[in-house]
Amino acid sequence: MVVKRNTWQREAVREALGTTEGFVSAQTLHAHLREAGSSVGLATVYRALADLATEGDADALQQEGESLYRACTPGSHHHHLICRTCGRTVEISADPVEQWAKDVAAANGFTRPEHVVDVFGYCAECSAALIA
Amino acid sequence: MVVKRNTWQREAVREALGTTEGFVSAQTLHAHLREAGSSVGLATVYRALADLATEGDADALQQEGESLYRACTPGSHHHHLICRTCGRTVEISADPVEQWAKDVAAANGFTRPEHVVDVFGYCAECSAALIA
DNA sequence: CACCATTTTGACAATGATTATCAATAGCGG
DNA sequence: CCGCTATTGATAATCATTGTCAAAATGGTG
Repeated sequence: MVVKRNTWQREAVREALGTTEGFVSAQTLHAHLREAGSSVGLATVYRALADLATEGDADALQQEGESLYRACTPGSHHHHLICRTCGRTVEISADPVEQWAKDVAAANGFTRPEHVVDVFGYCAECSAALIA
Repeated sequence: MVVKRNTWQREAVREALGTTEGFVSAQTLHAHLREAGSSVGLATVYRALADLATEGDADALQQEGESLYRACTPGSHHHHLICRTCGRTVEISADPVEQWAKDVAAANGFTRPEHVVDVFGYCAECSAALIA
């Protein structure tokens, strides 16, 4: 892997991810692409998503044994507030937490701290539906 | 499932988990039990761990496609600082984060917030090893 | 534009963790 | 001690993900 090439497949994945609300699994995204008439292969979707995540153009999180991805503003560091029911996602910044993570890591002698911070809940709409 | 029964298998899993440092996968724990002469089945270890996690006697986290478990003080809410290399784990309390999570959820209309907060890094020992 | 070395793709097989199946076993209340 | 029913465990099944490898596509170059 000396040079990285641009292929329509990778763009298709990037775009499909961009037009999707909330998090999607590779399988689901692949299905959507096929339905839309694209002929991308499943393996390619996996590869593209992994690349996007590596480059910081997508966020990844693990839930119930599968990896879910979502497009995100490139380069920015942020976390998510995710609805357990409908999957709606809100990007949130967590400045107080960033500092806290650094401090607590340092206090225990840990270096190069990275953190996983996600908040799950029920969004306003789904909360209402639960009561009804 | 009307009554829950106590079996030596479940106790064995609970104890094996208690005497283990850091997080373990179900597979690994099962292997340890077998080595120790126990004859528990793999499926049972999975079931026991799932139960422990449900009852709040164990913490679970997902890493690289597998679920890792660790015994934890029942009922207490806390998070972890985990070494990427040796798996050493430090329980940390995150009071500032608790409040922040509640606030940010409420600010977006979300109810019943729960959060995933884990900090990964390299512990003092492994940091030193990296330099050498 | 045509050529070529190299990267990517995609169909399919292989892997590996987790879950389902189901007969046999073992708690627990009486 | 009995019987009912939850639980176990060996194995098969499932399912997401990764590896394989020949064929196609890409980007730079002449």
